[in-house]
Formats: sequence, structure tokens, C-alpha cells
Amino acid sequence: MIKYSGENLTEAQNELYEWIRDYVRDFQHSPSIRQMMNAMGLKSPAPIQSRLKHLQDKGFISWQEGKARTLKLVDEIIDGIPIKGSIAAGGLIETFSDVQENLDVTEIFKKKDVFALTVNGDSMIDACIADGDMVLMEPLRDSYSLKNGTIVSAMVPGLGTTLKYFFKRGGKIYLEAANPAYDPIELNLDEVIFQGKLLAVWRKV
Amino acid sequence: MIKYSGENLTEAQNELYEWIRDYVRDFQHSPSIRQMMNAMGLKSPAPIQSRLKHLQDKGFISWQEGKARTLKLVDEIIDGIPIKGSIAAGGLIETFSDVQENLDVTEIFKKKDVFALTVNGDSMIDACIADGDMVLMEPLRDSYSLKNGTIVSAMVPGLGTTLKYFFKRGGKIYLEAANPAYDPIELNLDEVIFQGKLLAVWRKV
DNA sequence: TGTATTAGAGTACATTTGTTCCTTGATTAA
DNA sequence: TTAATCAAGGAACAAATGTACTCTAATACA
Repeated sequence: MIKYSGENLTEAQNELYEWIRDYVRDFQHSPSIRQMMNAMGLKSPAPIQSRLKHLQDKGFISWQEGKARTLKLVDEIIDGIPIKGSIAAGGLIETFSDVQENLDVTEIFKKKDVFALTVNGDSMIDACIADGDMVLMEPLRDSYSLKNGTIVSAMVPGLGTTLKYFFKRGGKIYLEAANPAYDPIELNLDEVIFQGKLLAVWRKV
Repeated sequence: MIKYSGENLTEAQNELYEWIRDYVRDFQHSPSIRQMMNAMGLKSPAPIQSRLKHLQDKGFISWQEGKARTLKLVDEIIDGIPIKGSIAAGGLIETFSDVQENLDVTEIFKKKDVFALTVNGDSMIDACIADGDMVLMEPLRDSYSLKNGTIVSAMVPGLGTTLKYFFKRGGKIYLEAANPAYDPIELNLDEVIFQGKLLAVWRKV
């Protein structure tokens, strides 16, 4: 049991609530009252209705009256991480403004064919992409839609794959590192295959 | 429409699919066939049944026969982004090794009370945390479990909140920036409240 | 053109399902 | 003890709902 919002539940109510929660997790839809009846070992739907009413009164569940299997758990629905505000990185400036937006990282997961790469090396360090970071990439079909300055993962057949800034000038492709220690790579259009462009950086500490 | 897994849908099927998807998003449960009928402007449930069968055959939906409102979208349930391998950031070294692991960003969402902050400023730039990045923080109860070198968000009452490296030496707390332009802040233990420690960095491009 | 296929309308039916009413038995409070 | 309260059983009802069938019109195809 997770939610004890003020009021407590009887054992029967608690058992029913947990069973419903598990059922919804497994089947993605609400059980019917008679299914609950069977699961609770009862022989009449009436006691279930009573317990459901109590669960509703205490704010644990809700449903559309008369409609089948419309029961919903009034749970803490987490579809994102709360963004509490901004933080100073350069002196002590402001406090949490308690902005109640949500960081929905999952949205990037909806995009099809996104893939991740582990970064090796420090050539993109000035772009704040460090060794060991995960870069999330979106596949590319052609290089024509690429804008100068985009960070791409490019494959030069026979050589390998690398993460670099993309530039195109006068029919030539330039792959530039974000680190003065590395020289730009100059290539012809047909010497390079672009696998993806950078969507996001993910670093676990 | 997102999913076009090989087979295409007719306009009617597509319209129905999208309506169902939106309904489920709004109400958290499946609509009934007659609701779909009304929404599609039809006067008989039969055409809906036909379209549902097609959607089922093509792998878009599924349901439990005979049971009300048990329809389920057979969506691409992504609980991770495929990690295709590592990439060189410092010369052309290796190619995708096609490692088939999954980057499960969602795992960090399971932890309770994780929150996000938007970074303002460049004081952590050498730690590769740039202006505009999102930092995901885990709440802290006490400072005793903190190790030197951890990145924390700390609040000095009356001043504000800041993101810094944490160090403790001889009864004193030192908050250090990852940028030589900023001087360390020296504080007593009771002058500072730690709100969280850094779990991850998220940057959308 | 004629035929086959498909979508939709209309109808009907059986099951599922939420809801209500009444009764019984157990537990509790006065 | 007695009355009150509550959970449960039993039965029944009406609405919601999935499903099957026939018929018609439109469309595609040869």
C-alpha cells in the first residue's frame, strides 16, 4: 500500500485496492465488479460495491457511473520529473521559484528509431560532451537537411565513426571537433555517411 | 499517426485509431464500440467492428473478446533506447559495435522525489554542465552521507541556491565551482542546507 | 458491362455489468 | 440482553456492450 492520504483503509478495502492496482498493471484496463468479487472470494457483487464506494469517498479511486470498467486509480500520476525552478551556477543568486512544470524526458522516447551512443574521448569537450556521456541520436536519411553547426555522428567507410560538428562549404564537408587539440577533417560529400544528429545528452553521475 | 508497421491503414481505420488513442489518453480507459460509433458519425456498430478487426489483424490493437472496454493499443512500448555502441570523439577510431543494451532513462524516474532544475550560468562549465542544462537531483536528508567532490544543490538561507562541488574539511563546508573564474565559498555546517545531489544531466539540443 | 469485394445500415441477441433491494448473520454499543 | 450497525448473500433489473446476421449501396476489377 502506498497511498494513505489521511484516512485509513480497512483490511478488506486495502486488499481490494491492491488487487485492483495489480490487475490494472497487468491488463492495462480496469477489472469488472464481478471479477473483483471472484478475486476477493465473495459470492455477491454488493460487498464490492460497498468497498468501492468507501475507496471513492476516501479519494483512492474514481469511475464513470454506469459505465463498464471505467474505474481509475487516483494515484500520483508521474509523467515527468517536476522542475522545481532554476538554480544558479555562478554565485548565489536565486532560490527555487517552484515552477511547476514537468520535465518529460519520455517524449524523446516516442520518436521512432532514436538510438544512443557512448562517447569515447574528449574531442567534444567544449560542447560539454564528455567522455562516457550518452548521446541520443536521431537517424538521418540525407545530409541536405543538415545545418552548419549541427553535431552529427558520421561514418567514413574504412575509418570509423565519429561525433563532430558538421559544416558544409563549397561542396566540401568539414567535421570539426569541439576541442582545439583536434584538427578539422575535410571530406567530399560521397566519402561520408551520416548516421544521426544529436538530440540530447544524458549523463549519469 | 505514428505507427505504420509495414501495413498501411485505410483512412477510416486511421481516423478510428487516432480517436481511440486520444480517448485513452484523456480518460485512461478504453471507449466502447458504441462510443466509437458515435464519434465516427456512424449509426451502426458493425462498421466499427470491422475496422477494429482490421486494426487487430495489422497489429495495432488487441482486446479481450466479449469483455467491455478491454481494448488496448499495441503501441511501441519503449522502455529504453537501444545503445548501438560507442563512438569516437577524438579521431576516427571505431565503428558501431552494435551492442544491444538499452539505455533505460526511465529507471531514474522510478526513484521517488527526484526533481529537476534548470541551470543558470556557467560556474559548472568544467564539469560539463552548461547554461540551460537540466540537472536531475535526488533529495538529501543530511550532509553526513555526502562525499567530497559530489555535486550538490545547496541553499544558503538569505542568499539563494547554487549548484557546486561539495567539500568538507575540518568542520567547514566548501562549495567550489567548476570554473576558475569563481572563488570557493566557505561556510559553517549550520549555514547551509543541501537540497539534493546530482543524479544526471539532461541536455536537449 | 457484369461481377466481386467492401463498407455501412439496420436489426437482433446474448452476455457482461453496474446498480438496487431485501434478508441474514455477526459484531458492537448501550 | 437488546438494539444498532455493518458486512455479506441472494436475487433481480436495466443498461451497457460485444457480437452475429442480413441487406443495401458503393467501389474496384476484369
